[in-house]
Amino acid sequence: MKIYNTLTRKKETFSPLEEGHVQLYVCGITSYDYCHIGHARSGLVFDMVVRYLRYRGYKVTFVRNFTDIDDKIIARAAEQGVDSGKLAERFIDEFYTDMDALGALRADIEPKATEHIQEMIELIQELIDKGLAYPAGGDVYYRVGKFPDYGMLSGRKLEDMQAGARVDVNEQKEDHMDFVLWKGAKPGEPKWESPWGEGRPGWHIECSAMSRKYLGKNFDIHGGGKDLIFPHHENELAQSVGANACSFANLWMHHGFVTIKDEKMSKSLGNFLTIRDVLREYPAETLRFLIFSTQYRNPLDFSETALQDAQTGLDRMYDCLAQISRLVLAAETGSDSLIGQKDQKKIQSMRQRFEKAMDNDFNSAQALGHLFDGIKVLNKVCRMLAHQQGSAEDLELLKQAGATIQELAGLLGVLQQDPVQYFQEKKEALLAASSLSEEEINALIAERNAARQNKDWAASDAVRDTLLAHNIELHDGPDGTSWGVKA
RNA sequence: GGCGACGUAGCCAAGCGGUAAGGCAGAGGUCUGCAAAACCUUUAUUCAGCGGUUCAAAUCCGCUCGUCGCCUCCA
Repeated sequence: MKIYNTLTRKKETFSPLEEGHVQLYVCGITSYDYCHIGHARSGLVFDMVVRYLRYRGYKVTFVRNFTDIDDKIIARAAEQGVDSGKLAERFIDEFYTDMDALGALRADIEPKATEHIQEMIELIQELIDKGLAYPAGGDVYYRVGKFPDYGMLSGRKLEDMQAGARVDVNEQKEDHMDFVLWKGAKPGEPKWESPWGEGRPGWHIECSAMSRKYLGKNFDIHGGGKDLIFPHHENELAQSVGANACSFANLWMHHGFVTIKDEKMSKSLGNFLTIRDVLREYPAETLRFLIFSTQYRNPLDFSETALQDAQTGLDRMYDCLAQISRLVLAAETGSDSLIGQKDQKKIQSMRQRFEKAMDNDFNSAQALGHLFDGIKVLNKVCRMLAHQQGSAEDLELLKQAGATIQELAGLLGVLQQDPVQYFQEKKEALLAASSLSEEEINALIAERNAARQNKDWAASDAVRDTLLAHNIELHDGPDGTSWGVKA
């Protein structure tokens, strides 16, 4: 497997420190508001990473933290006149609601910053003892100039940053680039006891402390969004390497942003959609499908059209599976195989091609492409077998192909419903929103069929138009007329 | 100003030195009384532009243009 490493700026062959066991730390949310689509991407990307690594036979220890104490939380709580701890807790619950709705697996360990204050204090003390940090006026700062590798992750030099720096003037810092490890408490703010007085941890220290506690000083993969590279991950790296005097995460994975009209979706721009905004209009599976139709490092432009395209594509996949399951149940078998060698090969190589794509830095877009490629062949085969008897082996191949597609798509968390049921439920949901009942529709169809018997095409078409006006589409097939609701 | 990423058909998106996957939309066909739906087939001599390296470049190098991101909280 190859994974792109932000630290080295290239794809590297992945091999965990401990044979067969991957240790993964991902930066989770700061819990003060509902999650938006960007958080969904983050959650889903690492959900896929974990699922795929496990599929590949690795044991995965997946840690994802919650930042439940922070300036933004305090500010929001003050705004709303609620306790900051309660606010943080509430939005952690909301996070779970959303991630569960998206079908994302939970992390194995989900540490909260406020439950690891002691570990952070110890780490800060170590840094002070090593001369890498200094207390000043109730705060403690990291002495960036003492860490020669500062900037190695984000690829920037201290001098360059200072030149155009937009950092707030802080008289207590020895250097403008120094960052805070511990913040002295102002009146009324949440606080904890520490050797430097009452206060709370800075943002970056929690990840250094918690990753060390749960995964050790040196572990395999550290992940998050691209916006965390600087300063968050750069600072984490400085803290951990500084304190532990050994490598920190061997590989850094950063996913791209969700954009709207090519601009980053963010709170400050106000152009964000929450996960629940989207889930009100579209199934979670559709959102997942959309997110995985772009490789995780590239930007993903979010739009209504993109969502609809994803929905159409997903329906097409389900339709193929539904055809297969109907055929497998109903078809009679003969002795001659109808599936050509080339098609057989395409079908059978699906898994291998999917794996190759995923092995290449989790290229889910290409992996889905291979699945569609297989579906095209399977559709052709289904059509053939619907008209002529194929061999028992033909049906077995179809059945296995359907199961394989569902298994592989499951690594992306899509295509997990029973296909026949999927369309049935969809139909019911749409019908519920329609102005006609099933009985009325059936009565109208009977009426039209009578007209068709009499070759009264005008009357027949009038009924069809009436139904269409209510979003009901008729499908005339060899076995009679069925109907569906137009989406 | 510093650093970085990206620019592939109408739209989305793979491609990582060997001659352009896939999806959506479009066009033709099968089916149909006609349709619709579904399915099948098809759609880039060319990868922002210009140079260079190479037997061979969308892929490597340089420059130009454009878009975006980070440098401040951010997934």
